[in-house]
Amino acid sequence: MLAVIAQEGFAPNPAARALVTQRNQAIGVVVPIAPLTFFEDAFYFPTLLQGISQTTSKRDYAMMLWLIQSEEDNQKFFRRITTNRLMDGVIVASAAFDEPLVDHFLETNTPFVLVERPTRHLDCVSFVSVDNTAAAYDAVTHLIKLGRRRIGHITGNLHITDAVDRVEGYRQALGAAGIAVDEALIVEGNFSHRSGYEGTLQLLERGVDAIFAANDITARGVLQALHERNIAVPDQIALVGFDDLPTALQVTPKLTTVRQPTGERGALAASILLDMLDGRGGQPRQVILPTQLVIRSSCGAAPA
Amino acid sequence: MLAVIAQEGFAPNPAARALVTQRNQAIGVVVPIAPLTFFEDAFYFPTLLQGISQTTSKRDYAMMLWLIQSEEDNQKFFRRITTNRLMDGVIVASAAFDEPLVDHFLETNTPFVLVERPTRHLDCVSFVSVDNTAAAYDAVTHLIKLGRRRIGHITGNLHITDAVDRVEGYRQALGAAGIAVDEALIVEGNFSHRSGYEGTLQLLERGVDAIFAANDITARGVLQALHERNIAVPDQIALVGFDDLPTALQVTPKLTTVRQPTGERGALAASILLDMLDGRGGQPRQVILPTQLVIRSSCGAAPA
DNA sequence: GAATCAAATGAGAGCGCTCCCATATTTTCG
DNA sequence: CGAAAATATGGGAGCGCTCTCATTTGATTC
Repeated sequence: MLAVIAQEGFAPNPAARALVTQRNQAIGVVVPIAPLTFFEDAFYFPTLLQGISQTTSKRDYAMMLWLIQSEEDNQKFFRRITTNRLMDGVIVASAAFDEPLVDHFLETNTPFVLVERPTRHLDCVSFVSVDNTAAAYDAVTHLIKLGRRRIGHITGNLHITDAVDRVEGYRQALGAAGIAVDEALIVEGNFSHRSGYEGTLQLLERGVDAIFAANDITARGVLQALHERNIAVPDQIALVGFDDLPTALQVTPKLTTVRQPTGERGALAASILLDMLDGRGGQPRQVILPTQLVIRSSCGAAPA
Repeated sequence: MLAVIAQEGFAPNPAARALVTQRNQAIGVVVPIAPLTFFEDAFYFPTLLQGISQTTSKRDYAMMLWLIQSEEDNQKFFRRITTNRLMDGVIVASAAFDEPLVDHFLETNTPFVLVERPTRHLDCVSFVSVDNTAAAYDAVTHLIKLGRRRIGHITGNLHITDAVDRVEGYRQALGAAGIAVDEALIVEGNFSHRSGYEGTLQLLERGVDAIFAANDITARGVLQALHERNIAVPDQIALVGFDDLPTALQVTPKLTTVRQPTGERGALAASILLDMLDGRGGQPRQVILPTQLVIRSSCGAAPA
């Protein structure tokens, strides 16, 4: 009998099923779009989405995308998830760490996973991130080993823990090498090309022999500023980026950078969320994925 | 009574409603991910998605994203839309023009809108595109007016009409200026940086004084190849791109390029689809959005 | 004020499923 | 071989809505 059903190609009506099970077999992905990175570092998001999509597709879930561009969008999304229960759970991508959504989710008991390390509610939140601190530490240590001493850092958007953690790794690396941190060499940026360009101009005034950029887009901005001033990379100033975007290979010199597994980050976040939904949840899961320093030319050390 | 309901903040259960109305208030966005542009020219997709999202949010629809990476994904998606009727309609983004999905949608009477000009079924398909031919015509004509005669073209992925139409515009512009088309100056690419780089190497052998690249990513590849060989842009070779990505401003010299309204493209596609769903459809709608040639430095004509 | 019509209200069926319980069938073991 | 257990099958009830039809209420007209 069951065999017959299967052979007839019977497909249950999802609406009817949802009505009785209270489950929609759908998750939401929310992107508070304010971070302009969504557009500029447009590689990160498609890759993340692709990772999430891999998991949801495999496990027969649908993925709803919510790009929050205004407070109104925010309200609407919130209705959908809380009142309507349109989605069984949600993945929050690239949220500032004071993101109010997180509080709402906790209050309303909505299953969710962050793709950022949060700073609050650490005991009850699941997330997957990469080891930004260690990655930044390695990157900066690499520069130090190559003999650089005045290393500048252009940060990412400091409302996002990824960026904050990278600054921390930078500080630790200097500390470990016995180099005093010169606060003037830390320039606040926002993951954009422009902040790389302008940050570089500031750092040049203060004198540096290397720059660690918070991401590759920023690094491209650095590179442009240096090229325009005929400053040789890496001879005069060495450069390290973060992300290993395709673009890292498309500039001269090729960027030394930190590769992070963005696709896996998304895929894993989705896995964790779906496990929660399937009751296999249990404790909140907090995953830190490893990164890898990819050594190319911009740091001054050709790969072995 | 109605007023009371409204004030109580009553929210109907979407599953129950869907069960009886056969409508889900959700549309799908399908991206056959094969075109590697999804990752490399990652600006286009986020922007398109944002446009779609604007419309769906305004009209209280949900947006489901389907990234098709394998034949299996394709099957699954197809079940969801056809058998399950999980979505009321779908937007097909950046499909090759022989995309089999289109036939399926027509057979199963599924409402859909393309974000590409299709080559078949022109009488019964709604789509929104930009005037690629006119845009390419203008771009190339601009180069001709600046005195260039041997203008090379590195094409996009020729399975996508955007790319084919740009070639057509290129040909027409030469024809209109009385310049014979030299087929050797048309190099097939695929919208990637690499194809710009390698295409340039070929064009250099054949001798050109200008290059029209199918998009800005390709143009960046061109630029890198020329820089490496110390060929001055625009003095020796002029360059025009397409898309007006943020990256167009982040290279030296700044790219002259064609700006296309990608966000509107998505927003409009969504509007058309939702109109169809709301019964305001009627005839298929086919919209060609205008583009704009943005003159910067890479073509050799500084803006007025 | 009675008759007519429009609008508001109420009751009930049904959308297609899952879940529970009752009955029927098969299997297992003493 | 018969009793007990395991499994399979069948028959509701109910999820929360919309839609239709019948009824009631209110407004309108002569």
